[in-house]
Amino acid sequence: MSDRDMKQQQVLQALSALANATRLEIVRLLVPLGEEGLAAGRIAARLGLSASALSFHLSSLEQADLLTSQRISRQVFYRANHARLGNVISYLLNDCCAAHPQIRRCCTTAAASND
Amino acid sequence: MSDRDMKQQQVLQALSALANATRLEIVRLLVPLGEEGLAAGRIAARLGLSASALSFHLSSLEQADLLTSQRISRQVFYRANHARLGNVISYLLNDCCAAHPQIRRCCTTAAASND
DNA sequence: CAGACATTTCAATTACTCATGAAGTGTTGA
DNA sequence: TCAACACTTCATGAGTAATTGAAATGTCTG
Repeated sequence: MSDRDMKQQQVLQALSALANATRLEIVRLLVPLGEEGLAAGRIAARLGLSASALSFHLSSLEQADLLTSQRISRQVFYRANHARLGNVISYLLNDCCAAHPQIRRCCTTAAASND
Repeated sequence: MSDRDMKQQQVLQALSALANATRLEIVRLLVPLGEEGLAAGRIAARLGLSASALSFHLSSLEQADLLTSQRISRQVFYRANHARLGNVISYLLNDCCAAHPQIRRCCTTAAASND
């Protein structure tokens, strides 16, 4: 498997993980918390999810390397993997979209001009 | 439905569309062609897809507003919707990831620093 | 060690996605 | 108008994703 295919494979897994309302919310919640992270139970409470539903989605995100987890006593803290998120966005912009000027413009201006 | 939810809904549909190797290839192929676009048959030949398989994926991308189509006599030309692609990337970067510095860095440097 | 707590795993069900080939639609040229 | 062309739609089936509740795992406290 070529380097490029491997990279694409990882990006596809990340996109699949992000292509779900619940998981996108999880990422939105965790990104601003940075290294602090948040315990699974807290995430579940914040988003109104059952423990097992949450666990299902967290593992999907962790498999895609978009989150990391760390057990601290009874709780498991989850953190966003900012580097990986950056990679995914960068792939879309640079590899997939060839850094097309019109597409790139959206990401360099603070608020994207829509439609 | 709030403005924000509608936007997220559209982004989710776009992410679902992009989270597939075949469809990502289609986008990669069409982005650099710009307004010129490419006839469905040509896309199929380029990517080695059956007509019906291609049509299935094209309609998924068109539903997500990532492509536009135009019939010209017998052929149907497909073009990438650069504005929408930019919106999606921008959403990931700005709305979802709160323009986190570490994530943003990946998109402002030409080649993203990986891992 | 027993019980509570925090989370994950499992099993069963339902729903969706994708591939395939056959049939259908619209368009052109003989 | 008939046949070929360029696509799309439909029907079927296989595989994968998501939801639910119950059981299992690991951890702390009394």
